[in-house]
Formats: sequence, structure tokens, C-alpha cells
Amino acid sequence: MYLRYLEELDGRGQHTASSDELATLFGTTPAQVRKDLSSFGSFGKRGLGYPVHELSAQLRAILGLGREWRVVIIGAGKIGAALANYHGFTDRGFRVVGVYDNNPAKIGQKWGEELVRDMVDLERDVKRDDALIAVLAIPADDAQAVVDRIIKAGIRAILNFAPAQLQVPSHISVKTVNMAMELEGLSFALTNMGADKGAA
Amino acid sequence: MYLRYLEELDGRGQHTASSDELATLFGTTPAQVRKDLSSFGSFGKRGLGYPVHELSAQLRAILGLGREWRVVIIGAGKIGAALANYHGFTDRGFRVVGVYDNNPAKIGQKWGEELVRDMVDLERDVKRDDALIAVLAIPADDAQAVVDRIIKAGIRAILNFAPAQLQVPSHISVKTVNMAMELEGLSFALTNMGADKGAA
DNA sequence: ATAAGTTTGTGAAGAATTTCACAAGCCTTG
DNA sequence: CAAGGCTTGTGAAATTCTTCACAAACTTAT
Repeated sequence: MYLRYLEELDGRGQHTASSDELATLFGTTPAQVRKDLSSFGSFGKRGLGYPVHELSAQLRAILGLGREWRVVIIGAGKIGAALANYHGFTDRGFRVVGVYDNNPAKIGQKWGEELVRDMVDLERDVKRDDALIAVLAIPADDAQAVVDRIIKAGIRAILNFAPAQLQVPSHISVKTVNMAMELEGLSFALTNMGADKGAA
Repeated sequence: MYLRYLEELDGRGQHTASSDELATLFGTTPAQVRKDLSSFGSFGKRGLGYPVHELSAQLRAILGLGREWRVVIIGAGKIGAALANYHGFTDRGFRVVGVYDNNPAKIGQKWGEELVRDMVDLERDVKRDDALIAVLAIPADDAQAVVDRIIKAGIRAILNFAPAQLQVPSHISVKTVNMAMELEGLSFALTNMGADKGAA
């Protein structure tokens, strides 16, 4: 989150930003900003603030965005397409090296610059292309079986759009995004407005 | 999250579930489960556990899922399409009452069961259809201007896919989903593996 | 009906996170 | 170069969240 805003400021040519400015920018407190950043190092200059451009670079390094990550997308549906077309994705060094589906009607079709491949080749390709990240955009019922396969093939992180909790060994990172759940959160907020002390 | 698993158990015909069972099911502790649920009421039976079907119903009520929420989708791209096609969306009572874009090439096109409408009609339609929730899937630069417009028209909650922090009055709920950020989190986890005590 | 075996709900303890507050440090001005 | 004005970095206090532990309560078996 810090990185996103810092890059925006950097793009506008702003050279420094104080913790106060950053805090109001994304809805937190100056103390929080300073504590967060201090846990990775001492980036600011007293009396002046944080150097926007330099701090951006530092954060990119911390996040491991200096290198290229090879990504496979599993499930040639709308979600995968949205991701692959998304600039903020390729701009960060995430390169799609394969798109997979098990629907014969989709296999072989053009899909952006790639062709949709058959899921049976998944393991082979993951190993050959050295992909470490997988985007999972398939039905919930199929998710766990596919996860087991790709982990064996060498995948180490999964961005999961299937509405299912995945069982993985502890050395595998999983981030699950569930759009229905996000909307349910909004429904809750709308339903309980006023009862609470104002949900933001 | 609780609701998702309880409905799954319910579908399998399971009548009760203990906090212990629920905890292992979605990776937390029994104490956490009991504390969480107890903050909304006293649903369990001692010696037996929680009644799966009844608790599901209670949670749906708490989340405000008993009613129909009318939703407008702004931006007739892949993300909006993915959402509208998604069952977990309509099944929860979220009904799409309009899809909007400002691209003349898209306006009037068929889009699921709806036609893509012109953004200039957004305010009028939101008021007329009494939509309270908006899904924002448009470029970051346009996001704030659109948000200002739809809030004036009566929108009270926003699911935001634009990579931008939205400024809204405190009575408006916003949930921002940023796919690039999720991937950056995975990149960080991969980069810092072993240094930490094993990121889950 | 009683006893044995579970499991909840919840105060209290413990851990983690956030906020406070201020010394130390940097820049600018005169 | 010294003084005044900001802003960071960080211990300590305050708050919030999680875990512990156990009495109360329910079910089942005999």
C-alpha cells in the first residue's frame, strides 16, 4: 500500500513526504506510518520527511519486485483474463508463462499472446518454465486436487480465487481472494450502520 | 468465512459442529471460534456443539443477506463480467440492475442479460432503481470522480477494483480489492522465506 | 436417575498492536 | 555559526486481540 502511494507521489514529481502527509493520504496515523517503516529500516530524514523516490525503490526491493516472477494462470476464464490484461501485473515483473484449462473447447484458443494449454501438461510446463507462482481461477471442487499437483511440480505461492480453503504445507504461501465475501462485508456494513460507531 | 464453511457442512447433511471441528476446518483455534461467535450471540449447545443449519441462518441474518441488494457495475470489462457470472454473487441476493461504461463501442452491447448503458445515465438510474451498492471496475484516474457522482445519487457501499484510495464520507462503506497488491504480498513471502518463522 | 464424558461461554492472563510523547537530528534563516 | 522550526525514530503507556482455563450445562450410557 505504501508503495502504491509513494509511486503516485513520485510520478507527480514530489521529492519528500512526511509521515503526517502519508498518513492522511491513506487513512492512518503518522505514528503508524513511522512504526511500519521503521521495522524495515531508517529511511526518513528528520526535519524533512521521507525521500519519495528512494523509499519507493527500497520498498520494491523489500517486496522482492526487482526480479521477474513467472506465473501460470489456471482456469482460462474471466478472472484470469482480467489479471493478465492488467498493467499493474506485468509492470511489477509478473510474467504469465502459461494459461491452462481442462475444457477442450478452450484448449488451443488464443488468449492474449498465449494459447490456452491443456491441464495435463501443467506439471511438465511448471517445472520446465520454472514458474513459482500460480493463479488459481477454477471451481472450488477442483481446487485442492490441482493445488496438490502444482505444489509437487514446484509452485511455491498461490493466488487463489476459488471459494475454498486450501490445505498446503507450511512452506507454501497462499492468498485467497473471495469476492462474495467482500460483498458480504459490505452488506454487513450497510445492515449495521448506525448501530456501530460508523464503519469506514 | 464461517458462513461459507457452515453452508458446506450443511450441504453435506452435517447437523452439528464443535468449535474444535470448525477451527481445524479453517485454520484457527477453538477458542477463537467461540469468542468470535459469542460476540454475536449464544448459538451453541454445551456438550454438543453448534447447530450447523440454524447457525448458518443466523449468520446470514447478521450479515444482512436476507434481502435483495441492488448493485450497479461500473466498467464493462473483464472484472465486472467475472463478478456478474459468478454464482456466489447472485445466490447471496446481489442483483445486478445495471452495467455502465463510457466507451461508445461498448454502450448498447449485450452483456449477460443486460445491455451496457451510458455512464451519463448513471445518477438517474441509481436513484430510480434504488441501487445501494456499486462495483467500481474502471481506471484509477477516473475513480474518484465517479465515486463523487454515485454517492450523490444514493450509493452507500462500494466494492472498488480500481487501484486508488477513494475519499468518501464516513457513512459510505468502501472495500478495495487490489490484485497487484495481493501478488506483491506473495512476492514478499517468497523473497523472505526462511528469514521469517514461515509465512502461512 | 445418576454418573461419566463432552463442549460451550467467558472472565482473566498473556501477547501483540497501536498510540503517545519526546529526545535527537536535520534544514533554513539571519 | 547559532537559533528556531520541523520531523523522525523509538521507548513506554495504552489499547486491542488472542489464548487459557474452568464452571456451567447438555448428552449419552447404564
